[in-house]
Amino acid sequence: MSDMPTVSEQMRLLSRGVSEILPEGELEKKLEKSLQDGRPLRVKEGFDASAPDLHLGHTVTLRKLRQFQDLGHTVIFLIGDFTGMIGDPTGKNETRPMLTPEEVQANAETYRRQVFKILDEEKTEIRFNSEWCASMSSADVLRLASRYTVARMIERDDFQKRYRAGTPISIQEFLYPLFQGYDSVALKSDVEVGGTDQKFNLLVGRDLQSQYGLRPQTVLTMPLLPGTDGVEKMSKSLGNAIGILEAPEEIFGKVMSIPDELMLTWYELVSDLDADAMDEVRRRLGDPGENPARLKRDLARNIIAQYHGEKAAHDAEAAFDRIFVEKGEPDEVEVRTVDAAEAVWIVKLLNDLGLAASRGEARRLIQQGGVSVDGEKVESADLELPAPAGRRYRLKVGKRRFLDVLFE
RNA sequence: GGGGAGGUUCCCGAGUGGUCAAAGGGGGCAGACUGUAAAUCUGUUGCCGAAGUGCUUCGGAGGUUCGAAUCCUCCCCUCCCCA
Repeated sequence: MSDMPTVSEQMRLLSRGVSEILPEGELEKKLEKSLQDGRPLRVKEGFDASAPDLHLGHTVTLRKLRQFQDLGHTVIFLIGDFTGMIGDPTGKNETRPMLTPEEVQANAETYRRQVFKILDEEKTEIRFNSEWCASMSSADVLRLASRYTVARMIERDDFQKRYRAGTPISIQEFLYPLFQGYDSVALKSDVEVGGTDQKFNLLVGRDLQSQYGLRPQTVLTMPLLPGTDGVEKMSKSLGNAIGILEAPEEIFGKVMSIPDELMLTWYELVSDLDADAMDEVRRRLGDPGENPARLKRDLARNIIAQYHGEKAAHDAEAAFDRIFVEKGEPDEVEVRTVDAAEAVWIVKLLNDLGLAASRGEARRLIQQGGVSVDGEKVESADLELPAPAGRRYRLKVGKRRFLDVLFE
């Protein structure tokens, strides 16, 4: 590991953007030791097997892991397939349903296909915690459970909130942090990275490691990325997430839809700008003569370029302009075929094509002026479209849902 | 085990016999505006070819009543206090 940068260089990079390093100063010592012994640190992060689509929220910690790798350390990408069967209560304020083994497997595969957009495959171990959890006996579980007290468990912020609010907390949820902590024992991790909402769980890992006679891991937490709503933490189930594999045009639009106040935070957490470029962004954000939309466009392009390339980023922006600024139409519109007939009733058609959840909704959309056929606004819900074989229409619902229907 | 409070539409939350498909807020959707799918404003938000003395929805199953989210019985679930 002679090519490893010096400890202070490493620290400078690693501490950038972090929320907390616990305990303070410990990471530096570990880096020193690692450099001396020529042994890379084992840096772990656990991932929820129940929501396997990587979104921008995940990239915040993943980029940090990537930095560790770039410095020569080893990353353990841990998939909580066993703990996924318990369901992490963190931030959920409710008990989650258990996943079936099949679901867990499928989800794990989905992860594999995505993480290496960010992580270096060479320096990554992918592990599943069922490796050690599934074979634990009841006695093992009891032993584990005896290591932690209820009082300490309900110190955890969200348990406390739920407890106060009178929402249920199941015993199995208490088990979750213990199992997750045990992962650190099994993996002998030196460092664990996670979002600030994971702080408690990460610290449990630390405690358990020392109870099992290991050197406790250093905990490094990253700020949580707010979702597109600007309020809640980004999460797929809240519908405020941007998946990294989503279509570039989707990403562009979703980024444009974040509240303006969120821009700086997003720039900091998910753009790949260096320190100088960030200073420039801050300056422009504070400049009253600067149109915020421009900065948001830059951000959107930056994000897309990271996962889909520069060209996709520019194309996505062009598509956005065509549809929203010029109120035009996209290049490509999905075509759906429908059985030809003498005529089709517009309301039924919208409903059948899934553009409206019910005929009532279709009527509403029409009444509100949200539906057009071949560029012409539909004025009446009684409209009957001639539908001979070969006839084709372009439907538009709302600002951005386009669909071509072809009768045959 | 004893006592108390509750379970309402996507979410929160009002509603204690008809005027309830159910207030209000949030969210969603649509429209206007905009160098943003920001902000703001307006509308809309169970289903049915819109129409009706229509159908389904207030934890579940029964019952009372001309009529039930509202009353009764049993069951399931949650929270609080006591043990």
